[in-house]
Amino acid sequence: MAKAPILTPQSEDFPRWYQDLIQKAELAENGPVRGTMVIRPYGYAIWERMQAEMDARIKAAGARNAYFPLFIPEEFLRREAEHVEGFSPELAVVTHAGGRELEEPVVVRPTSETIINHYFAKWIQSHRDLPMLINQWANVVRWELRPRIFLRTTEFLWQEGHTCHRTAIEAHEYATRILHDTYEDFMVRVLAMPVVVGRKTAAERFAGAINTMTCEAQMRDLKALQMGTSHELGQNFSVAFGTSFQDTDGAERQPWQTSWGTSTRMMGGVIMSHGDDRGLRLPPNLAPIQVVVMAIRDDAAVIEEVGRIHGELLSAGVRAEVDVRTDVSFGRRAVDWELKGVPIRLELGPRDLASGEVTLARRDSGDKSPVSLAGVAATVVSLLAEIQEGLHAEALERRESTTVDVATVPEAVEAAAVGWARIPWADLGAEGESVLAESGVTVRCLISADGGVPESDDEEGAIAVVGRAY
RNA sequence: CGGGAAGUGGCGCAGUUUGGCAGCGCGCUGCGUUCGGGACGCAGAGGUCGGGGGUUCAAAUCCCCCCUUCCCGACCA
Repeated sequence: MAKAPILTPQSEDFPRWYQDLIQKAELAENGPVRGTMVIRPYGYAIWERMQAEMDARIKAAGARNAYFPLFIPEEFLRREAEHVEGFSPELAVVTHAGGRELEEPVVVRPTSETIINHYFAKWIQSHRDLPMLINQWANVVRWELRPRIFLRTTEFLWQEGHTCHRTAIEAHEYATRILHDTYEDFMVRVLAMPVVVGRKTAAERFAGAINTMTCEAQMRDLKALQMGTSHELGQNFSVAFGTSFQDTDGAERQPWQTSWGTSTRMMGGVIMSHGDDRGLRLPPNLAPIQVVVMAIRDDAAVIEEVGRIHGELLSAGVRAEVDVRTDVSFGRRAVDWELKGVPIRLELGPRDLASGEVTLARRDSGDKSPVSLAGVAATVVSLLAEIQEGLHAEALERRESTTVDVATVPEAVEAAAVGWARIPWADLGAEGESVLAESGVTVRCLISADGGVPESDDEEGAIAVVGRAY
């Protein structure tokens, strides 16, 4: 008799599947205040892996971590006209504190451009102070009308980079470097998520930026998810906050700035890119637990060998755990590890021990086969690399096979109902963009004819990638 | 913020139409038997029925207000 499915099948109700998975894999749950979330230990372990990998790349790009306050004077937000206009609707404002009404309300940061510029203005005097490359890991608050756990929560965790450069070109190059070397590299190599890297249209641009670039990923329901953005801020904030430096020629100039961010939204991206009806499927480079070694029976020799394999894996640099909870049925434990997306499970019982083998179960394909106990660590290490590559290839294949080239707006709408579409920007334009919007379709980004990132809003030959999005 | 649906032990739900002892499955605790794909038996614990107010002899059930969640739209990492 078939048991009830563990999760609502994706084909039946994708949003429900997403909710079920997050709950059953013990990733997170909703907080008591609408739009807030509790990230549970296993979910947080995944986030910590993201942080570790991202942080290393951010530092490799020369930025250093710092921390700026949660509370920002309301007046700071107002200094940059577009910025305040863009963020006003989602600001949380503190009007009472210390038992009385505040004379000057403070806002809970929705992003930190303003407060960081307040300090950039103090810290930067000379071209010798540039570039100034700052990153911070923090929580931010944007009051959301329609929250969705990980994807759109009122409070979320992220990293936000803020930099100042002597010239526009340097700022442009740095924003582009972060986009590719930090973000795209992380998403592809760690998250196993192929991303379309491009330029946002003016309509989708960050409030206060002169250029917003993005990494867009496709989910299993074929909707798009913006995974990270890198902005060129021009001199908008440095002018508004009086951040200036004396240049080599003695002239006083405003630095050219960038800002860039990735958030806990990426958790949702990983879930919806790779997860299947049995649960999460974590790419090995991300997985906090890459291999779990299970003892099938409460047998001294089995338990001992499980411990030995565990030690061998740890020595080989594999993030491994043991599961010797033999008081819990085997099936229950197997289902749990599958829900949690652990890439490889090694199941060891008396039969394996007798034959000098261990049963290896792959989470990606579901395949199970015996492998020799001798050299099991080497087998696992190479298989982890194979799984990592396989998940990426699968996601790329899905995206390629569901993206079509079209020439007209109606065709784009039709194609975006089931997947993504590419349409020459010259055939779409801002007018076509609004028409798409009526059908819930948006321009995810513009890409150059050669697949690169366009250098301007109206670059010759630019192509718009359109689809439905989260 | 507009439209729709729903809040009942940890999770999923019945009970609400027609007011009258708060139930079921899973999970949880204990003991035993099990253990190679969600184990089984026996014995237990656990709920001011989302919150507040009202009607009534009596409210999970009827009325009013509020909160939360999910789905669909307008805004966003």
